[in-house]
Amino acid sequence: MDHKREVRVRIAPSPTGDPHVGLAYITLFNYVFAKKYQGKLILRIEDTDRQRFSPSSQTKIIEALNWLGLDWDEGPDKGGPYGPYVQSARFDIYKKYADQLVADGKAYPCFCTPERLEKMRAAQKDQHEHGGYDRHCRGLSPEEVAKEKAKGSLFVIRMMTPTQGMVSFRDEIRGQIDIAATQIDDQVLLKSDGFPTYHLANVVDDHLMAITHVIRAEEWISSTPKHVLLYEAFGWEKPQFIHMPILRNADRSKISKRKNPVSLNYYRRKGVLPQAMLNFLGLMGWSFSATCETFSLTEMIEKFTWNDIHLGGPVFDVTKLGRINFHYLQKMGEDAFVKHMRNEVFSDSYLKKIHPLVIDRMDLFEDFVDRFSFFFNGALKLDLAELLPKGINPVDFISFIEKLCLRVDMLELWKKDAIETELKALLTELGWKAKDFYMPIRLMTTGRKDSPPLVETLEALGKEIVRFRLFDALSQVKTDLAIS
RNA sequence: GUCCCCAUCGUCUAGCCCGGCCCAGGACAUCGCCUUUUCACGGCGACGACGGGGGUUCGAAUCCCCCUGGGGACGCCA
Repeated sequence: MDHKREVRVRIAPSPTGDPHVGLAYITLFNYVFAKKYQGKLILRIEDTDRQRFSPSSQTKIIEALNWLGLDWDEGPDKGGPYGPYVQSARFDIYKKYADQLVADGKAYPCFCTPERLEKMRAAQKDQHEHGGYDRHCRGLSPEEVAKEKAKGSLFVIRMMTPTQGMVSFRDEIRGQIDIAATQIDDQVLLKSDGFPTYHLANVVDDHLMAITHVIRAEEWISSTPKHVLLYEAFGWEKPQFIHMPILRNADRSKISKRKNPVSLNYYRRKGVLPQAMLNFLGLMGWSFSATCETFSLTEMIEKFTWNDIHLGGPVFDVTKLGRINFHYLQKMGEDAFVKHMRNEVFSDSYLKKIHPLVIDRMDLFEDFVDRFSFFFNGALKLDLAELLPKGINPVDFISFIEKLCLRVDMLELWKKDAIETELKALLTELGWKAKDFYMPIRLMTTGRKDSPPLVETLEALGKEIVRFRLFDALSQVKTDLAIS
């Protein structure tokens, strides 16, 4: 590989939710590669989707990556010579480059409504065509464009892609990839709200930030030709592309929160050590040696080569993670152990959070561990027989848990009031008796009938663990029902 | 449906690029035995894979082709 230029790589998370293990995975390989060649790692926040944007997400992402000990050289929190590092703050830049493409005849305004596009896609599906925009607005005359604009019609800017030929690029670990131009449609570059799409923002920023290697997940392979076309339209030098395999669920589909806990905070809360997490992730698609599976970040950097990447999509099966964590636990030593227990497990902030919930429910401190262990546990043992309220039929009950899970997932702000509102809304929707509704939730999340007030307890437990326990309960109930 | 990527034990993988040392090595999980006043830890062992078919070759897990299987993409999401 050519490393004449300083290696500059980036991670580009979008702040749309909880920090994801997939992000940690891709960050790890970017980090290792950057360190290996004394390069720079850049953190860039891709917040161009205003619908899904979540204000707290950026902080959570930074905290999670800090926890893992993966540090970057430039980013929104650190600054750097190529800032700003948040795409919403670069709004005007994208507009400028989009306009330039339009002026050069390499992009054009499109006035198609979402409704028309939806119809078009439906028709394509019926006729089993390959899909993609039908270039309806590509041939619009300047007069027609002016007329539409005068009417105040909303429009997007689309890239003008070739209709024939081949677009090729080289993936550093997969070799040459050729995609027929007919497979590439006229991608939207600038949305009607003026924000860029990933494709535009990503290419523009990677170029302006002098990124040399784009290391991202496999799911991007089919959009890479669009990016290649953009680099060519601008006359810019392309970075090298490396597409890592994607992490999988047990059924081998792309890892998803429906089928796997994917929040890094969940694993942190569970008591996974950051070194163990990195070590485990390093084993996904890469191997240290034929016989040794535990290694430090430094050792990984020393031995790392792209040549050793195994392209089969690894199943994110945490069974082994436990064992690896055990290994790091053994090496911890007395002081580190005490420190970890104090700072992570029994942290001041967590104890303060649960203090009002437990203090009037214990006579002696000896009651604490016995009655409130669920504040520190992971999975709970559920008595399935007592879970189902009398008079509720099992099918409805399952559907209730599913709806509950969904609401928990969607809940961005994990605060008492928000949780309460959410629960009440679901209760109203179901029309159940309050007791039939709250007791199962209490049992599923705390494992006992006599917990402190439910909503406050849920808030203290945190979204990750509540979510996990509900999904766990759901699968247990489903299995139980399938058997009987 | 169209295109693209991928393919070794249940799971993570070594070996593949540069064919013979591989009737395929390690780890996790599972099971058994040993150690042990318990449980763990530890030690030893068992189970367990080259998806199928064609080539090329003296010889293929390794190279080529086809099939099959899995995955991804086809959004004014990233």
